Amino acid sequence: MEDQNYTIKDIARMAGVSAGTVDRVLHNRGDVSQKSKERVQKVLDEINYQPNVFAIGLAAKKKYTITCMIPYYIEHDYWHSVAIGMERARQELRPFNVNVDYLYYTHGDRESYQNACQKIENSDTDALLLAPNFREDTLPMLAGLKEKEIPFAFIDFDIEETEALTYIGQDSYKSGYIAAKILMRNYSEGQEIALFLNNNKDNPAEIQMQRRLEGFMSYLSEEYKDTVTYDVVLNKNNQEQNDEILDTFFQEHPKATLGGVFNSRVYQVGYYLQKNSKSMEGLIGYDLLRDNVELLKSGEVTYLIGQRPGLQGYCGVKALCDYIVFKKSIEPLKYMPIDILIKENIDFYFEFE
Amino acid sequence: MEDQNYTIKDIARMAGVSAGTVDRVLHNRGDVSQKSKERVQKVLDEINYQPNVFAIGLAAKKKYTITCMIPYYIEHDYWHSVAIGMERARQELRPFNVNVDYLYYTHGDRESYQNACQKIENSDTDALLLAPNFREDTLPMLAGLKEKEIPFAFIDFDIEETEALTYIGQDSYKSGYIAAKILMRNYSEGQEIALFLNNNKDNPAEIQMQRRLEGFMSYLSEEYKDTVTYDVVLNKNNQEQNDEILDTFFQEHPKATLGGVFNSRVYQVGYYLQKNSKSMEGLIGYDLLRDNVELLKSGEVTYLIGQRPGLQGYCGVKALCDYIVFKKSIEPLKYMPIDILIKENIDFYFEFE
DNA sequence: CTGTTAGCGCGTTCAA
DNA sequence: TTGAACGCGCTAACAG
Repeated sequence: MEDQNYTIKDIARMAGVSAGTVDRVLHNRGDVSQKSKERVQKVLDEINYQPNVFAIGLAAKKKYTITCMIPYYIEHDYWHSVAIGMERARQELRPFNVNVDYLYYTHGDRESYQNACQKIENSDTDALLLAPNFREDTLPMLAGLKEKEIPFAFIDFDIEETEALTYIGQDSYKSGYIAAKILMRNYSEGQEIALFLNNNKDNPAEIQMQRRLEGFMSYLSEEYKDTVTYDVVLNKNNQEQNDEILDTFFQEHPKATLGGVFNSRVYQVGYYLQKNSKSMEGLIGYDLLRDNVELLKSGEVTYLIGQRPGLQGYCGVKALCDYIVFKKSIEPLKYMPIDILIKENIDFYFEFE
Repeated sequence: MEDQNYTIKDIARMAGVSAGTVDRVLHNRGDVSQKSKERVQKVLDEINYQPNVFAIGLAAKKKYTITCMIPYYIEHDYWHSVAIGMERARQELRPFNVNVDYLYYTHGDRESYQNACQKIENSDTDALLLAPNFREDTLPMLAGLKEKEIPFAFIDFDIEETEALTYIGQDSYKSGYIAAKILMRNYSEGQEIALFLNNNKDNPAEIQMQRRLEGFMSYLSEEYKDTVTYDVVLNKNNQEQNDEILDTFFQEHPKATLGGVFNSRVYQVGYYLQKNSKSMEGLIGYDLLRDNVELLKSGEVTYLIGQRPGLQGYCGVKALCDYIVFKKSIEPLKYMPIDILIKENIDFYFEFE
């Protein structure tokens, strides 16, 4: 790799033209004679011209807007982490005249989601980073974007047939498989397994949960064919009712001492255990929400699986920027690491340098 | 956080002075009257001035050199990963007129290390990132740097009483503790444990190994007090001899079916097992060398613990740059995450975005 | 079609 | 002690 730094002036001199002409062929913005073009191109082919990013940054006039459409969040929940990563990217890209806007919707609320989609269609954003919710509303909105040649990317959940620029997220099936494998290290003869689920059909979060569950069950069927499992359906928001459900469940199934929660709300089970001074032999959940982490540290939760939400947001914004601003090519699929967290390594964990 | 971008001119106008004066107080390079200083400071306190990095980059004349002193490496070994991270930082910082130089020594070779230290003392580098080897040679060299007010930082291994700018690496004790904890998930009654060690005294790598071992034993003494352990001393480079040692060991101790390797050469044990179609119930090692990863995938190795070597190199260079170029303050200690890798999540693992 | 030029924001002279 | 002015490399507008 050449370390010599050529400037446009150098090139102009070498090609016997002016800087303006060099700039024109570099960005092929027309009005250059064939002769000039060839002479400049010849020089460019010989040297390894690397434009000075600072000069570009200083001189750039065009402003870009990248819109991030994600669910409303509260502190310490999953989407908060995602937003932190986006915000980080925003700070980093601000000097490049890249603006990152947020557009929120209420997770699982159809009307709110449609509303946000509508806003996107009416906006003049240059790119969209989307955590999708309702498929039927997403598809037409994206079709609209495609017509306007506005690129978009998914995070967290993928809708495959949409020609998104890229998908950034975890392989849910694999992460379910891994969840089973590490949970079953704690297995001893006769134990039964509780699968904690919830019942929000038609929601991408639900689909993701299903994939995790499939992965989980696939490991069980490979290695623990005859182990008994129970589905325990919990509510998203009603902890009181959940406590009752759990009470009943554990009374009826004293041997169910291993458990997995396939959404990010393992704290629902964890707090129940804590309140009732109970414990399971092994309880695994997803995502490093503050409550989950607390329960991991205090022992009610045995494992957490992390999916780097912040990095998802960060990489998503950066990928779109690389595409629209720096004209780089983008990998169409970026799987996040599947992090295994336990009480002892959680304190060392971080997503960013 | 204010999004308004103020320039030096803005500040000058607001403070009723000229741009030059603002620049002088910003970089406190004297010759400013108390009055002017106060007026500028007042404005600075009110707004959130963020200098335009591009303009800085364009205008900067001074060149910086950061020297990285690390062991020679071959492809796919530990130090290769470290170097990749450094190289990444080098690329990123080049536009800032920051140059990253490498200075290699032969790991464990006193003369070679002394030689490198000598070169550092004679050089005119602006900062040193050091993977230390021999303590007695390191201390005087660093004393020399301190005199010249050249900052230095450690990666991988810390020498605590040297007033380094920062240490970046893993908590070895904790990572040993974690190794024991996850390995012992595989424990069943009557199993014994092989501790694979090597005998290079006086080497920091050895000290690190000892710390990991201490952490490991500490977990055992907490939870598995009566479990039998054996020390198995292997050679660094002589695989044939190791094979013999292992043959003898496993013949004499058929119940030793759990094992831990506390340096990065778990492949020595793994390949032995593979060649002899043997397997252990659980074998844990450190670092994602290619051979180690292969053996993790093929099953001879059960767990690998990662310590983000590339991130260490990257963060080390960036920290020094932040300090000498951007005058930021640096955290004196940066522990890396303790990553737990198994066959199933290794493919999703990466250190950088 | 092509060369020239005025900034972009900051660091660094150089005069005053 | 201060202000004014130049240049870093590039973009874009303008004059020819």
